[in-house]
Amino acid sequence: MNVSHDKDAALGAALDLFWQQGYASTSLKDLERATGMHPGSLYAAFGSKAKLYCLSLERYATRLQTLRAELLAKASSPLAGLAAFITEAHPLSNAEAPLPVCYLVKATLESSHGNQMIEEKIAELLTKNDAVFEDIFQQAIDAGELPANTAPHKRARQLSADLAGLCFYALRADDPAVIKEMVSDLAHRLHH
Amino acid sequence: MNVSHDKDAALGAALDLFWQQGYASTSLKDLERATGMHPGSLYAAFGSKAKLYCLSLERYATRLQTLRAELLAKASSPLAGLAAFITEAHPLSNAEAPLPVCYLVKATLESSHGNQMIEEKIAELLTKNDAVFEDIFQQAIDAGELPANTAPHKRARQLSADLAGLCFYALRADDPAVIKEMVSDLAHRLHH
DNA sequence: TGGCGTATTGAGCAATCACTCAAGTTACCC
DNA sequence: GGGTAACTTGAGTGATTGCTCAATACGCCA
Repeated sequence: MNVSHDKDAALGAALDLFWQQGYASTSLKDLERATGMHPGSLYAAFGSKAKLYCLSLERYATRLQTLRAELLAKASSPLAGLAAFITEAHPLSNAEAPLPVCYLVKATLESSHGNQMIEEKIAELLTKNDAVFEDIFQQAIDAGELPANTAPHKRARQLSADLAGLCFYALRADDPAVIKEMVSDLAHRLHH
Repeated sequence: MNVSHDKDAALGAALDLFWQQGYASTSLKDLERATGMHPGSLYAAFGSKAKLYCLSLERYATRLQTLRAELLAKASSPLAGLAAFITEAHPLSNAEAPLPVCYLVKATLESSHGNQMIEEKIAELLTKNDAVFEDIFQQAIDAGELPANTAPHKRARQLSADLAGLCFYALRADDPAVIKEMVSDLAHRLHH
């Protein structure tokens, strides 16, 4: 009795598992259970555990970027779009997904995976993300939302760190209202 | 040829290893190499890998608290002491130790260790840390350094998140000057 | 020096790890 | 229905995991 598998759904399930448990403490047995695929199929489809992880990181980053682009297009200004992104970017996976970039933050801090491919992939995605932030801040300057002497690079860097801090706090806080308040504070801080 | 072991030095070596590699991807073979102890001795001294990890967390938190108390005692005011703590709390282990609470942040974000004892220990240490921050902010209010309507609890929470964000950024940034600047910015923000 | 209790040793345990591949099943075209 | 290419299967690979314990070495007092 064979089961035909949906590679995309399996990747989504893997993302959720890696998100919850981290890379090192997610075993192939776990992945088999979550994806419904047997080891052979998993390796035929994805190559290795590390490649599957990289794919999940990439898929997350892509979804994040898509959502960000949508919200920016809808928004009345660059900073308004960025604020919407920060406050509304929750449902990016099936798992509890507290905040944007949260998956990447966890991946970064899970420590030297001992795997160069993974570390390069994470660095690449984060760098790309910072560049997008910087671009948005530049647009805000051009639109007169921020003073002309604002350093967009520095602002992007700070936002990246602030989001990571929020992600950290969200993971340990019991009260979702607290997180909501912190997220809202951060969104307001965008306008200086 | 037996070797008599220094439990304290071994704990320090374990701390550095766990810090660099994380809990899940540090094996007992790694710990044997780093501490110079054989498995039997390790278990006689520490009980288990998880207990050793908890001990390392506790030791880190204790050192952090000691350093903080020293800097506060030397400082001219509560906020000045806090600023000194943020900018000078680097050399807390033999390993590269970019920032205060960094080890705890990494431990938190390494994801559900699947071990209740570890998660409770981390939560306990972070809660204790937040309480100390809150206490310092309260002292700053009492001393007139901050307006009377400041919410020390909220400020403590924000500082905790900010430090975590910095810790995250420090781990991916290549340029130490950038981190220094961000640390200095955070220290200045303390005064509102 | 002999004897005793504590500390140290490291081979080895069962379990699990990431991963492979020969055998079996299916889908599809003629 | 027969042939074939592609996919699925899961038992099994050797390596590694966290951990144990009988055997050995040691410090110390008589």
